[in-house]
Amino acid sequence: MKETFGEYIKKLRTDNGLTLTQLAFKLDLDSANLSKIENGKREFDEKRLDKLAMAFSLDIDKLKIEYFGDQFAKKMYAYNCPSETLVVVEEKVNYLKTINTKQGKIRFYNEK
Amino acid sequence: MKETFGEYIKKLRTDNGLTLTQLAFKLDLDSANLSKIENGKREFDEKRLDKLAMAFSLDIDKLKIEYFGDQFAKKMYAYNCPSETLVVVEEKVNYLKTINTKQGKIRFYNEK
DNA sequence: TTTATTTTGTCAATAATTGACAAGTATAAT
DNA sequence: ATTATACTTGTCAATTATTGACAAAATAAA
Repeated sequence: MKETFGEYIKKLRTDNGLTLTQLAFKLDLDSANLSKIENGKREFDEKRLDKLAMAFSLDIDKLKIEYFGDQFAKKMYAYNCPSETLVVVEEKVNYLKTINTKQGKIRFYNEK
Repeated sequence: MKETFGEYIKKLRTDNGLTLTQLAFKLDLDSANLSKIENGKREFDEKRLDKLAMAFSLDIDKLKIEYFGDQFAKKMYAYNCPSETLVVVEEKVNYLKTINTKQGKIRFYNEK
């Protein structure tokens, strides 16, 4: 059974014997806000994923899977999205890859 | 090959012979901003999904698939998420369902 | 109880999104 | 070429959302 991202962080933190204050410091965060994050009252900011990976020597890709997995799941749940959505996501990611690889130039979707 | 959500709307609109102004009116939107949406320069707001479904007699679930599929795909692409992310999403959606169904009471993840 | 830790509430500051309008380009018709 | 219609782009104030920070309350450990 997969936990939420907040629960994931909390487990990492306690397993490593850190207090909120200690981990918050490593993440450049207020401990009160980290508490909210762990309890799902606030979002973890993706710009801190690197610091989190550093703090626990985690593979950044594994972390992305947890983090974005959580984000998407919360939306899917909140809006009652059909599970076919995920199939379409895969197709669309491929589509984005192809339209942004024309002539070897990598371009972002929204870039001018 | 799956298109973006903007391209999807544009196709719907032109296939049905509507101008930007006409569709924008139905969606309670400025035509200039609808143009940006179709061209991926702005986001379509999820609160207008219902109106869009109405405008073209579409199944709301099919629309959600397109819309959220697009949202997630753009993020996955932008942040180079591993494709395993989608597997985790499915697990996490199930997790959210179970933790929010305790004692028959439906609760949102962030609800107090 | 005292101390450390965690949780919750609040709010100003910052950032992101939106609506609106003007000005521009493009195309087609006359 | 002129007019008309459709579409695109730029800008910006206003709204809305997110964040950082601090105080205070609750919980747990000593």
